[in-house]
Amino acid sequence: MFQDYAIGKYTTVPGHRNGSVSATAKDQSIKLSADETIYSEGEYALAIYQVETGAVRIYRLTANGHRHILSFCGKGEWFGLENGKVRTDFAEAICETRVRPFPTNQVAVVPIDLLHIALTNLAKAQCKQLIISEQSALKRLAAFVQEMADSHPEDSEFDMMMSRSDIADYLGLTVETVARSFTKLREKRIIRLAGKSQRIVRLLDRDALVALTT
Amino acid sequence: MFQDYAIGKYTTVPGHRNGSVSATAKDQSIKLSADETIYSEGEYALAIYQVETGAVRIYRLTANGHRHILSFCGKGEWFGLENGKVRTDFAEAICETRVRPFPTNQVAVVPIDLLHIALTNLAKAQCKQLIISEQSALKRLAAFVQEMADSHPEDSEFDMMMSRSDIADYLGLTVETVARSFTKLREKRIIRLAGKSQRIVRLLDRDALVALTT
DNA sequence: CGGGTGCTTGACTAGCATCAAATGTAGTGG
DNA sequence: CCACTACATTTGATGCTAGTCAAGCACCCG
Repeated sequence: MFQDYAIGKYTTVPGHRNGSVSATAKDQSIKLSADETIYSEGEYALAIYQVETGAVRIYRLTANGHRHILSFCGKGEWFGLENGKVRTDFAEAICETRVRPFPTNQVAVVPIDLLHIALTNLAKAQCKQLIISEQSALKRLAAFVQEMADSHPEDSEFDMMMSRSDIADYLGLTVETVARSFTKLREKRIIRLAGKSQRIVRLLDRDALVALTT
Repeated sequence: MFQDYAIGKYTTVPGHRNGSVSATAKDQSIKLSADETIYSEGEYALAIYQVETGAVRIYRLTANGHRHILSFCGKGEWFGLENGKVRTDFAEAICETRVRPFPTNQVAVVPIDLLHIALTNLAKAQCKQLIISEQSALKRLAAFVQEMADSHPEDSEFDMMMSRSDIADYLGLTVETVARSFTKLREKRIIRLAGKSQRIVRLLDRDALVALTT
């Protein structure tokens, strides 16, 4: 909503934060193997990250020890932007992943639009609220599969990467319920599963899938 | 995380959005009665708002016609910041409310920290995810009551303003379950309810309340 | 007084969590 | 090549919780 306003009508407000961060030439991308942690709760937030390849899970641990996955970040998505100095969540690579860090305390070379990143993440979080407040487990999983499919628009078949337990902690369900809902989707001929851990999805009937989510 | 960096180390990036919006002297606060709508889905987003008195509900309607309340905004909180030109949600006054609009297309007089607003709303949305992914209805309601109590730190008794059905649509429960959970909290001597619609809460045992949420 | 609204309570049922076991796949060592 | 382990997924059986439908209550207002 502010993109068009701000670009071109830029006015300097002395002493006021400009809302951008810098990318210096020496920034390198970081290579991570599966389940490697990028940052943890309580650490100082010194950088934000963009996913180059692979996928990342952002999660929190509740007081009773349960893990809640706030979001999955795929290629091109940004994470690690917080409104305090200290991390409130964890970030881990789901599979072999490359992320690019952007330190937050350097002089600008390439300006980064922090507001846009924040608003995109806000929209993602709001969308996820609608998904996890769906009443039935099948609807939630259908919405999740649709979300995954949308992030692979070119492929009729894609690898979800994440385990059943990741999906369960993302949707607020148990592993067993997720597995049962996957077999329901298989039985309804909406998807076909492949791969050693059944994480490769081929979408057979997109219309039936979206019909489920309504 | 960027507050300290940006303020004082401000560097101008020509042609780049500065992430601030203006407050002009002629902006007036708007007075609304209960259930009056402030904006609707599909409208052009021309302003952001700050609550002066009262409370506001932000919600979306799903394809199957269900209302999901994304957030409640109390005194001092900001809403209406979107990342597109068009509203994706509805905003309504819950009770008698005064909000102050800040048009997004004017020259700056008082700078507004949009990034901070966006990150605060993001943190709120993430916190709510943890609440509504709590397994039991009693835990969700306990977390909600705690949230409401935290927003009235000085008062031992406060008016929630919103109806049971508002709370239900916020927590992803039904009205009946919300009512039943309230009576459980009453029976456990954790809260006392008053007022014609039982919307005034006196917190009797805060420790027991937080014990429920863990 | 009658109707409307919002909250509460009751009876019943569907669906998810839980505990438990089976299946399938990959890797290791005999 | 086959037995054995390790791991993730799937399936099965059971109980409990929250949704559903229905009724009752309290309050307000015409």
